[in-house]
Formats: sequence, C-alpha cells, structure tokens
Amino acid sequence: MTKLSKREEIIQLAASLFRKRGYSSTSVRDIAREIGMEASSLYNHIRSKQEILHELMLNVANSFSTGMKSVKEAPLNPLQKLERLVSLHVNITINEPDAVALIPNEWIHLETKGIQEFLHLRDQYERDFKQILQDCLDEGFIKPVNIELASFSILSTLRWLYSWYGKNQDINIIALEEEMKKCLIQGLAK
Amino acid sequence: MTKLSKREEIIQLAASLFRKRGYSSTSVRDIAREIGMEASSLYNHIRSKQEILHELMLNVANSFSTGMKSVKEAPLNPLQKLERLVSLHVNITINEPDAVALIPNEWIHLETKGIQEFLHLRDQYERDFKQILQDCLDEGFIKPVNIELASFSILSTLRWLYSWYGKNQDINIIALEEEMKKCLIQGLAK
DNA sequence: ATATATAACTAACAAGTGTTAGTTTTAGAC
DNA sequence: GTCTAAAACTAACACTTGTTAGTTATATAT
Repeated sequence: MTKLSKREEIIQLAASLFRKRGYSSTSVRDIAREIGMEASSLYNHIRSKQEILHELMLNVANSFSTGMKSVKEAPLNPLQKLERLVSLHVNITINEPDAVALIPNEWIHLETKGIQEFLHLRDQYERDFKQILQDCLDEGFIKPVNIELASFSILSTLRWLYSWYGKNQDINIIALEEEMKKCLIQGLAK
Repeated sequence: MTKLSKREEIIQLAASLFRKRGYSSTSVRDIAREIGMEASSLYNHIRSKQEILHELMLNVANSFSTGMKSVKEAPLNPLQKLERLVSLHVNITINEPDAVALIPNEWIHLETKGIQEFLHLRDQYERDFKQILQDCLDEGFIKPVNIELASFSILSTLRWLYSWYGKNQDINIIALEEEMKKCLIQGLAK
C-alpha cells in the first residue's frame, strides 16, 4: 500500500461517502468531519466538491476504456475477449469498489461538461462490448440471441457486481471470475 | 386512463423528478413548480417530502411481493415460475417505470422505518427468487450453476430493465418478455 | 534563526432547504 | 346568496449548503 497524498485521501473518503449516501446528500462538511478537518480547509486540496466527483467518475471510466482498448487489440478470439472483459470488470470492481459503485447513478450529478465526457466514454464502451458479442455470434461461438438484450444483460450484472462483492468480500477472486464467466457466458439452460 | 387525484398527480410527477435528478437533488419547490403551484400548497395534499418517497417505494415493493406470492402459489413447475417472474418484472416495469427506476438506489433516502420495511420486502423477495431457482436446479431444469451468482445476475438484469425500456419504448411487450426469457433462462452457450 | 510555502483555522456570505402559520380564493351544497 | 370545506396563496422560520476571505500555525530549506 503506497501512502496516499492528502488530496487522494480526501477523494477516496469522499467516494465511500458518496457511495453510502449519494453525492447530493453528502455535504462538504460531512467529508471534512470524517477526515478530521474543517470544511474550508478541504479547499487547500480540492477546487470544488464537483471536482471530486468529476475526478472519481472519469478516472474509473477511463480505467474501463483503456481496459477495453487492450482487450480489443489482444490476439484472441471473440469468446476469449468476452472472458477478458469479465476479468476486467471483476478486477476494477475489487480494486476500486467505491468508485465503481458510483457509475450507475451518480453521473447525473456531474456538470454539463463532465456528463458529456462520461457518457461519451460509456457509449463507446458499450458499442465495443456489443461488437465483441456480435463477433462471437458471427463466428459461431454462441447461440443465436438478441445482441442488444444479451449485452444489456451481461453489462447489468457486471455493473452491479460491486454490490454482490460488498456482501461476499471473502470470496476468492479467481474463483469469482470463473463463476462469473460460467454464469454469464455459458448460460443456464440444459 | 382514470383521472388522477391531485395527490396522485403530485406523487407521479415527483417520481419522474426523483428518477431524473434523485430524491435529494429534487426540492419541494421543484415539484411545486412543475405541477403549477407554490411549494407550501403541496402540504394540503401530502404530509412531507419523505412521505412521497415512502409511498412510491413501498407501493412498488409491494407490487413485487404480491406478484411473487401469486407465482409461488401457482400450480406450475419451477421453470415456469421463473418465466412468470420475468413477466412480472416486465409488466411492473412497463406500468410504473419511474417508480421502478427508484428501486436500486433511492431507498437509502428513506427514513429508518421506511428502510426497514423496504429492505425486509426486498430480502424476502430475493430469498423466494433464489428458492425457485434452487428448485429448478434440484428438479433438473437447469445446468448445475452457482445459485447465488445466477440469481444475482438475473435480478441485476431485471432491475435495470427500466433503463433499457427507456431507450426502446416502441418494442412489443410480449416480444420483450420472450426475448428476456430466452436471454436470461436459456443462456448463451452453444 | 529566518524565510517561505503549505495547510490548517475562524468567520462569514448568499442562496437554497423543508416546513409552518395565517390568510385569501375557489367551488359545491343548501 | 350564504355557508362550508378544500386548496390555493404570502410570508416567514430555522437550518444547511458550497464557497471565499483573511489569518494563524506548521514544517522545510537555507
């Protein structure tokens, strides 16, 4: 564990509060109290409350985007790429569970520019995801299925993984990855 | 369409605002402005802002619970019950998309008693869901799979259905149900 | 020891929050 | 027309919000 700068400490702590109560219900004074200083002192380290959210959301969005990029470029067949994407989600979720927990909802509280940047990354990610699933279908790796719905379903599960991980933190990561791949990719039907 | 009482009108409109901006970021004055009256006038119809959220969340939670009850009691095999649950989610989502959209996150803004009631209903629902999935497995309707993870996955998808429905409102409901069943229950693997 | 930069503090601001009290308007019953 | 109840209004409350200004304390480099 590398020691965090005060700024990083504030941002990490804010992430856990944003996760628990939401961005709007977390006041600058709440963050300050938890970190052990006055609210105004925070402003020696950050520019605004909004900046904290912006940094959290775009950092984690960029983690996913660069992860996707390296998966796309890897010399793998589409099914293997799909498995790599499951690994990607599991790993990012375990490394930054609080920031990941903000993804589904808290982006609405970004200001105009932040929203645009964030949604652009998210849309691009979903397009890439669907394309890989489509490749799986075209190359006969999976059953014929509605690609829109299937990618929506897989991404829904992966997005909510953080809440499941919250309750089962003792699980082996490798095992979790394998179970997820089995569950999401191999499907249920006999 | 039956005409709504003013109270119901307020609550429905609040639901759409809560969905768009979140409970905390929606002020009583926002609701009043949209409905065309002064903030204080709302209090002729509602007891508090919190009461609106409470009513929305517990009504929709009860819709799911009573739906689950009737599925459990129906003379069907577990796989058929699972399919009925998919229908249940699709139908409630289409009938009250705004209230459904609040389920994943906004319950944290309920006050103590509301949280307890809500989480109790949710936990019971998830237990019942898992049991039906377990029955499917025990009676050989589905492949051997981690029940915890599988039910988590299916429920994640069903919970997020509202966001997918938001983008594809033109879709045929029966077709949507069938696609969901195919996607979630029959799985992907060849 | 002194100078300097960093990071804490106190105090205050303007704006917005949910809610209440008291009053006036509206609409329907007799 | 008059009485009554429902539902709107204005005005204000106590409190919280994010943020800034100005000041003091702390630590480091010379």
